[in-house]
Amino acid sequence: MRTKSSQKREALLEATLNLVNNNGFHAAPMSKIAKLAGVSPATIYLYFKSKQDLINQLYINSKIAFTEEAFVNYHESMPVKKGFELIWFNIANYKIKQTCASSFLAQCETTPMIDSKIREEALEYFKPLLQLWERGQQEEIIKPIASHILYANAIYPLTFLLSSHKRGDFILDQEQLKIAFKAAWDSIKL
Amino acid sequence: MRTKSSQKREALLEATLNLVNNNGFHAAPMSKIAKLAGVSPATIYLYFKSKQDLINQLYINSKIAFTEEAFVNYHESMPVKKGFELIWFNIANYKIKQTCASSFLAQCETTPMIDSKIREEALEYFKPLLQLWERGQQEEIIKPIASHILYANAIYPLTFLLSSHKRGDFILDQEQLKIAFKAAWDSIKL
Amino acid sequence: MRTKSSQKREALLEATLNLVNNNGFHAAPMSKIAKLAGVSPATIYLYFKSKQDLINQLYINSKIAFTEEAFVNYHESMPVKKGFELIWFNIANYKIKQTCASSFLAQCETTPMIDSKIREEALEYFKPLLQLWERGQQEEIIKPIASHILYANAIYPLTFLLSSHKRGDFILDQEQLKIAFKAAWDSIKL
Amino acid sequence: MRTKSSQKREALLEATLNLVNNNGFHAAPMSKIAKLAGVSPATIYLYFKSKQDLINQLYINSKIAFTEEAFVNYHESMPVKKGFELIWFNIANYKIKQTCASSFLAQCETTPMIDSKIREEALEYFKPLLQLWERGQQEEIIKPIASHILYANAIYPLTFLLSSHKRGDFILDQEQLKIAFKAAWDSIKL
DNA sequence: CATGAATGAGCTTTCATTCAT
DNA sequence: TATGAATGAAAGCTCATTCAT
Repeated sequence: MRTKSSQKREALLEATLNLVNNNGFHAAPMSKIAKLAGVSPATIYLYFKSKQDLINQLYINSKIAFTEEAFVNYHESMPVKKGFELIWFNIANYKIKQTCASSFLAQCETTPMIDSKIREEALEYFKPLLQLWERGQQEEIIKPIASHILYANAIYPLTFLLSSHKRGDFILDQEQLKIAFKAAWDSIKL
Repeated sequence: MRTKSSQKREALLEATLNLVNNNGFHAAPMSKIAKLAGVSPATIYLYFKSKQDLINQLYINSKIAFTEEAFVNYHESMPVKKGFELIWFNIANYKIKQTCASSFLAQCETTPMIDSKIREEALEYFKPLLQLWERGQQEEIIKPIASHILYANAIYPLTFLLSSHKRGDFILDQEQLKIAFKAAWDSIKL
Repeated sequence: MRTKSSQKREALLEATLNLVNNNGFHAAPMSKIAKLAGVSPATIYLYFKSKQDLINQLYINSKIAFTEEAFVNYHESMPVKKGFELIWFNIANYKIKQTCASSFLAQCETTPMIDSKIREEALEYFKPLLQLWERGQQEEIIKPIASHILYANAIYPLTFLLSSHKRGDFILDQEQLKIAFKAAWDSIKL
Repeated sequence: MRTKSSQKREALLEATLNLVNNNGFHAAPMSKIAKLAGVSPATIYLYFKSKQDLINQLYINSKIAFTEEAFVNYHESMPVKKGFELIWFNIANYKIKQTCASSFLAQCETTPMIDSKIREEALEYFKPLLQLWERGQQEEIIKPIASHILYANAIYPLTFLLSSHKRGDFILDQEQLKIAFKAAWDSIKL
C-alpha cells in the first residue's frame, strides 16, 4: 500500500502558485495544475477537497512562509527601531527573493476569492509586529495611531514597490531599499 | 448629449463593475453581465471585441474617472504642500465614495488579467502628480527620491486603508483620514 | 433571431426515453442524449434546468400521455363494468403499442430517482378511475375496499404482463388480454 | 460456521442493498459501499469481479432469501388453497418485514441493469408455486390460464401495495392483508 | 487477504462566442 | 442595431477499477 506523500501536496501547491501567477486565477484549471504537478486530475482531490480549498490552503501556506521569514532573528527584547528595521528588511528581502509567492499573496489581498475566515486565520501570524508597535508607542517612539494606518504606511508600500520591480518599471536594489525604509520609518516614527 | 448606444455601453461597464466587485472576475460571466445590463449577450459584442476588451475598457474608464477626481480644483500654481494635500484628499474621498470602482481598480493592479499595454496607457493620466513632486523636489520640500517610492509611501497606503474599511475591519472617517495624511506626508517631506 | 422550437424539446425527451429504456438511467449521459437528439450538450440546458429536471419532465410527459390514452372514449355516464373494461383495455393497448414509454414509467415507479413532488403531481390525472370505482361501490358492483388494493389487483398486473411481453417470455395478444381482463375483474367485482 | 471472509462478503452485500435502496443505483458508488461495509474499495474486488457482478450477486442473494421465506412450512401435500394462502402470506409478511430487500428486488425487476441470464437463474426458485398452480388446475380449483397471468394477478399486486406502504400512502396491516388476499384469490380461483 | 493511493475516462454543467433573424 | 437560440470547448469533479505494498 502506498502512503500519501506530502511531496505531492507540495508539488500541487507549487504548480497552482505558478499557474495563478503567470495567468491569473481563471487560467489555472485543475487539469493544468495536475499536469504541471505530474499527477492525474483525480489525485488532486485526494489532497484537497475542492479547487477553493486548494486555493485557500495555498494562501495559508504562503502566508505562513511569509510571516516566518518576516520574524527571522527577531526577538522581543530588541530596541523598537532595530526590531522594526529587521522585520522590514526581512519582509522586503523575502518579497524580492520569492517574487512568485509574494505577488500571489498580493493578488489574494484584493480578490474576493479567498474565504474571509481563512483571511482572518492568517492575520494571527502578524501579531509580533503589532506588539512591537505597541511597545514603540509606550516608549513614545512610534506615533500613537491605529495599527491599520501604521501597517498601511510602513509595510504595505513594499507591495507596490515589489510589483513595480516585477514588472520591470523600477529596480528595487539594496540602495533603493534603504531609501524606501527611511520613508517608511519617517511615516510612523514620532 | 448621450446617445442610446453610449447608454448601453455605460450600462454594460457598470454591470461588469458590480459583478466583478461582488464575486471576483471568475464570477462575472458574459451572460450575467448582459442580464444585469438589460441586453442580450450578443449585444455586448457590438460594443466590445471580447471579454478581455470589455475588462480593459472598464479598467481604462475607471482609471480616467479616478484621476479626473484626483485633480479636481488642483492647479499647478498651488504651493506644493497645499497641492499634495488637495490631491491626497481628493483621492481618499473618491475611494470612500466610490468603493466599488476603487476596489475594482485595486484588483486590477495585482491581477495579471489586465494587458500591460493598457496599464501603461493609464499611467499617463497621473503625470500632474509626478510634476508636483518634481517641483517639490526642486523647492527642497520633497525628498529627492524615485517617484515610485514616493507613490508607494504617499498614495498606495490608501488602497490598504480602503480595503480594510470596506471589509469593516477599520473605520476610515475624516479624523482617521487626517491622521493618515500626516503619516503619508511625513514619509515624503524633506 | 431563432426561436426555441418545441420540436427540439420533444426530440430531447424522446432521446432520453430511448436511452434510459435500452440501458437504464446510468447509461443515459447528457452527451449521448444530445447526440441522439442532434443538438449540442449545452443546448439541453436551454430546455431543461438540469438532468434531474429533464427526467422529471419526461416522467410527467409520459404519465400525461398515458392517462390521456387511458380515458379515451370514456364517459362518466357509462355503466361501471363497461367503463372499467374500456379503461382497462385502453391502458393495456397503450402499453402494448408504447412499450418504450410504459416500461420507462415502470422503471420510474420503483426508482427513487423521481422527485416525490413530481410523482404526486402525476397522481392527479388518475382521478376518473377512482371516481368510477367509487360509483361502482355505491352501486354494489365493486368490492368496498381501499382504492390502493383495487389498483394493485386490477391495473398493476398489466405492468408485469407487459414486461414479460417485452422480454419475450410471454406473448400478450388480444386473446390473452381478454383472459387477463377476466382475472382483473374477478379480483375487484363484488 | 461463518468464516471471516464470508462475513465481509455479507457486509458488502448489505451495504450495497442499503445504499441502492435509499438513493437508487446511481447513488451507490463503490467507495461508499466500501466505507459502509468497513473495508477498502480494493477489497471489494477480492469478493466480486466488478460492480455489475456485485449487483447481480446481490440480486440472486435477495431472490433466494425471498423464495426461501416464501415456501416456509409449505409442503406439496397441502390442499391447493391452503398452500396458496400460506405462500401468499409468507411473501406478504416477508415484504413487510424486509422492506429494504423487497424494494430492491422491485427496482431490479424493472431496470435493465440486471443481466437477463441472472434473471432467468432466479426464476428457477419459484417452481414450487408454479407446480402448486398446475395441481390446482388439474383439480379444477385454479383457472386454466397462463402462469404469467396467474402470477401477475395473484402475487405481483403485493409489490404495488408494498411500495405504497413504504411511501406511507397506504398502511398495509394484517386486516388489509386479508382483504388483499381475498382479491388475489378471487382473480385466480375457478 | 487486505489496504489506501492513484488514475484515465467520463460525468454534468458552464462559458465566451457566433448564428440566424 | 439588436436579439435569443445555439454551440464547441472546457471547466470542476466523480467513478469503477488497478497499483504497490
